[in-house]
Amino acid sequence: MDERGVAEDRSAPSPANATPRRGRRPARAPQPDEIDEGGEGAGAGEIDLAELTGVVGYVLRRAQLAIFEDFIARFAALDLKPAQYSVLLVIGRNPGRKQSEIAASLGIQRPNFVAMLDELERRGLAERVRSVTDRRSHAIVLTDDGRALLARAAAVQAEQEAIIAERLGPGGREALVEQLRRLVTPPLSAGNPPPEG
Amino acid sequence: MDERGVAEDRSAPSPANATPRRGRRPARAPQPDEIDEGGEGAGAGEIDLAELTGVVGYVLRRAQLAIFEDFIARFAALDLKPAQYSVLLVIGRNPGRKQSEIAASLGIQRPNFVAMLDELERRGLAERVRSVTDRRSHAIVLTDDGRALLARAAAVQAEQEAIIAERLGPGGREALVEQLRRLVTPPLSAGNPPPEG
DNA sequence: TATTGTTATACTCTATAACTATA
DNA sequence: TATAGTTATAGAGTATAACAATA
Repeated sequence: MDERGVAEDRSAPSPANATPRRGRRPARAPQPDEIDEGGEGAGAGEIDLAELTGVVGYVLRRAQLAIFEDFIARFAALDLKPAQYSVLLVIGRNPGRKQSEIAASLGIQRPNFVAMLDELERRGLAERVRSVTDRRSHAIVLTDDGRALLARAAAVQAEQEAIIAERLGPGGREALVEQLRRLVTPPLSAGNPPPEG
Repeated sequence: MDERGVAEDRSAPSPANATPRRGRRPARAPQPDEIDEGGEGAGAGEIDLAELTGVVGYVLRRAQLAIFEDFIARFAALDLKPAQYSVLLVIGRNPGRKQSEIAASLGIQRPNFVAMLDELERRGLAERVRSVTDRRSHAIVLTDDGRALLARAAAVQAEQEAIIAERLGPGGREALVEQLRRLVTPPLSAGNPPPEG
């Protein structure tokens, strides 16, 4: 239960407010042969993450992992993972929609959504209902148990949101969400040619 | 080249500024038997993600995926993935440090770091140097090629950072990094008992 | 011919146990 | 006994191709 991705820092004190000391950079590398690290050159104290702590992508990834870790811990009692929660929520808000629509709205590949739904169905939280008008498709709905669990989950989720809001200060949470949305829409890559060509 | 995780929205217009209409919620679910979605009840237009678009964890995950996607595209020419870039950067800033120290600082498991280093070494970007003082350990250094590639990579990375800064407005990028740091340190889970527990 | 759900499959990332060689 | 690097392996998460049933 611990996802990484870019690079994770678990134990390091993380010099967030410490001035990044970029002083001692060895313009030339030590001889790639053998090194006596007993001296003083490199074997000293903490590893310096330097610029990394100011890189949006890096900090973003770390924050996402931290939030998910907390989420998973909070939802352990409900036996729900983040993706499962999002699926329950979307089904709950859009009952009767096609299996493929639910999957697509969450960016889940259709093949991968099959096992997810199987699991939710096995636990009696959701159901596939064969459509009358198009017998290829499945209309997805929550069961009563599914709605009940979703309600409990939403309450737990609200707790996390409250903790986050507290951590970020007045208006901080909303501002963060807004800024993050700006990074998502419109896509960064498209229609954003680099400054000089 | 496309990572997901929670749930991803690729095509949906994403009602970021649209008021989440939470009106028509069917307190009771449709009969779990068969559904005629041809009527009007559920088979209508776009899927409603509703609360999800305001959940920090969800938006955070989506933003992280968006940034990484952009990163990977930008770094395609250099054949560097985010994790590889972070490793090169940390080695560059901390030449001669032990393999396990580099890995730990980035939260990479020691066993998983072996293959990463193998690859960087195979490409002539980094080298393992057997330490004289402790013949168990490897001191990791960048090669000249490694330093050269890192320099190019840092320039590319700076471009992404500039694009992000532009997207987020004056001071927005720095504020975002600061807020994200607050979510990471101290850990959300520890020492944060729920409001009423 | 196109779409829906499905199966099979593969690749990446992450995690743990256990080995080896040193200390 | 403990540590550094390694091997092997297992589990998620995600991606694509192809099939059967239906449109």
